[in-house]
Formats: sequence, structure tokens, C-alpha cells
Amino acid sequence: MNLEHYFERPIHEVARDLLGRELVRSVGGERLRARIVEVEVYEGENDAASHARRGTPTERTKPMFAAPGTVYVYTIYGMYQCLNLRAPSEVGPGAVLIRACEPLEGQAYMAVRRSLVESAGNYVGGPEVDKQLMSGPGKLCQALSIDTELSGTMVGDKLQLKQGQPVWRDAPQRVESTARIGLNPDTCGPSAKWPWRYIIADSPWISCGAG
DNA sequence: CGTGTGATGTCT
DNA sequence: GACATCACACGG
Repeated sequence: MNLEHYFERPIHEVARDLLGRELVRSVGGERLRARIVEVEVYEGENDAASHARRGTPTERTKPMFAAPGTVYVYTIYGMYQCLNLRAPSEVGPGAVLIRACEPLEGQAYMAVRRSLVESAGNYVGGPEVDKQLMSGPGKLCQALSIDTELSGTMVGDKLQLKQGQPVWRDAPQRVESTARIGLNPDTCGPSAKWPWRYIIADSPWISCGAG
């Protein structure tokens, strides 16, 4: 997939376009592949829920201000990582949080990374287990072995993006938008209600109890 | 099923 | 102290 200009578009357009695309990661000779089914947009000073809400970068958040296509990984609640892809917003900074994926390849290794099985040989497939692999931003980072060392790298370097099935182009009626997950209305104000979460609505792989 | 809580990095 | 999370314990 030609990534040269892919992320150089308004961030909400990029977010919708990412649905159905595929993330590919190779670690330790394992090939891990997953389809993006749920994303959220975070912008800048207009967006009280964004790490970039102060309008100036910090050491952690500078990928949100960097070149389109930069990977931004941060630690949440001290224990989990969240994967974001930088795309430009009207106010400058911005990133698309990848919230859930459908596992396509390497599920046995994902299950090991998620501590759902002790070894890949013990993995037995099936929806019960597979839905636990990537149905949340922290889970998918664990499954794909994504940590903050990837933050600041470019998409196409340590994490690949493949064409997959572009749902927004081919079946836009399958795309829905909702309020973003987990925001505190008291601290985020009106932005807590903005419909900046984009999902493949009929996918059983999205987070928050769907499917 | 639901609700509560503990783990704990980075920023305010 | 707040938080863009998750897993586990416990009660009905």
C-alpha cells in the first residue's frame, strides 16, 4: 500500500478509511495480521479529551504533532499501551486511536502475547478465545506486541498497513459513528459527546460488548 | 449477568 | 488526583 500521501488528509477522512484496512506486524519470525474495525479521532486544542489539548507537544505526545503517518504509542493506567496513527486536523495535531481489530493471521501467537494460552501449541481457535484477542486498544497492542518503542516511528517501518478491504469506499453504509468510549463528561465537556468513534457497525470484533 | 477494585506511567 | 484500560473477585 502506498503510504506516501495516505495520511495527508483530514483526520476524520483517514479514520473512516482505516476501517477494513489491515495491520501487519512481524515479531520473532511470527507474522501477525489484523483488520481494523474500530477507531477514534483525537485532535488538539479544540478537543479536551486529547493528549494534544494544550496545543504544544510534550516528550510523550510529540508524535501527535509530527509528520502524517507517524506512530504514537502511549501507556495508559500504567499497564497498557494504546496505538495511534498521526493524521492532520484543522487545528494541527491529531491522531487516530486504533480501538479494535479482527485477528486474521497469527492468532496462536496473539493468544500467547495476551496470556490466554501458555504456548502457541496450546492454542485452540474459536470465537470465544479469538474475540478476546483484540477487542480493545490495550488488548490489540498486547496481541501485536506493540509498545512505546514504536512511538515516533513511521507506519511502514515496524508496523505495516495493508490495503485490506476499504469499507468506507466499498460499503459506507456499514460505517457508523458514536461518541468516544470512556470519556468523563465532567472533565471533557462537550467533546465527550462528539461522534468521533468510527466502527464497522456489523462487525462482531468491536469492543464494548458488541457481537 | 452486574458492579467494584487493583495494577500504576505520564501529565496536571 | 485524573485518566482514551483490563482482569479478576464477588453477589444475585
